[in-house]
Amino acid sequence: MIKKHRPVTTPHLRQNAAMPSFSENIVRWQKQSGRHDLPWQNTRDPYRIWVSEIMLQQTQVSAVIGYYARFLARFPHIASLAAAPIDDVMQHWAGLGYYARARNLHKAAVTIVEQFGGVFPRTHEDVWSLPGIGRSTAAAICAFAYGEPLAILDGNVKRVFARNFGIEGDIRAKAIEDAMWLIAEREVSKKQIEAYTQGLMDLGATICTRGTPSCLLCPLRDGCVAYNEGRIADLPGKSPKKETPHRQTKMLVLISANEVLIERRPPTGIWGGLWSLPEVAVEADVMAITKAKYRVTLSKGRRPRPLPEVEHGFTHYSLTIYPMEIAVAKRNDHLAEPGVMWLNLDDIAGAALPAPVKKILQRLTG
DNA sequence: AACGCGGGGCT
DNA sequence: AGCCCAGCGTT
Repeated sequence: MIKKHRPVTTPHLRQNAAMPSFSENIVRWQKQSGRHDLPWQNTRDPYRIWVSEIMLQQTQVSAVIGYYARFLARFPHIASLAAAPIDDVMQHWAGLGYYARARNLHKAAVTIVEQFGGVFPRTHEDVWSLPGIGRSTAAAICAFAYGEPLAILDGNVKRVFARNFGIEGDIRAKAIEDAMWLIAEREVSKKQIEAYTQGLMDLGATICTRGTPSCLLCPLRDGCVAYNEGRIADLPGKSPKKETPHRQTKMLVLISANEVLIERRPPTGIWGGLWSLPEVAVEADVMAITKAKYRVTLSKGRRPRPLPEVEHGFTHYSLTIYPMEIAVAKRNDHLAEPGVMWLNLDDIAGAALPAPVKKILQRLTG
């Protein structure tokens, strides 16, 4: 029952033994209302937990579930991941985004085999040292796998902190992040760390959401500064917006019979390590590049044909792709550069290709 | 400290 | 049609 005339409470005034602490509220809520049946829960296997935490970086639960099941079925343990070709790993990551995560996951598996005897490291420091694992991810893994009382700090936690403790400012700024790490360490539960960590994440993902948080269901409501002062919409503070540039590029769609030429992209940069259509500057001479680099013989009398352009939005820029279809009469594969292969048009759906590239090819096949 | 890196859900 | 996210590595 909500009492009338409840005084506005702030966290530092709640050090009363009768009132549950921040962490106690979260632990109780997690046990009663949190999520308990996600595919990576109810296990202490650090490998399974690790894979889930990497997939969940910047990626929502609903998007991860299918990828997680396929990935674990193909790479059931560290050894199988370490032994796998990187192309196989990328194939299982295609469409999930942030492909450096997949490269780092594979690299870390090799490191574990070579430097940790194939056993997932046991300490926060060693876990943190692996590529792709930062402070927060290392803490989450050690909490779920080993029960270690370590603080996490991600986007959801920052939002919960900003509202509950009334923290002003851009939560992406370094100074605010540093301050929040101190709060995270101060508030971390010394017992039932699994429920606390999962509860903190679940609260941010399901209750303390960005747009319209469900404050009436929130276990922190009584002590929440934003709620009690009517500042839900103002916290966390918004970061100054910057305009995203627009870029354009041209892609070659070399068609030979029922196959299309694809090329491995450089390991860094956009879609790093993924197979894709060859990318050239918009002003490039398509015919010249095609003959010189891919060493194909073009069909006589067939000019490059512009295909419908594709728009793709990234966080930091928007991209217009102008695909050019080119009919190939003869391949001369022995003369072509390495890192190139031909993909059957019937295999596009299952191929590890960037989303807009897949769209181009699927339009082509109808 | 700022930037690069994807794709999707939410409003 | 924007906005932002279960971050991390690089510069």
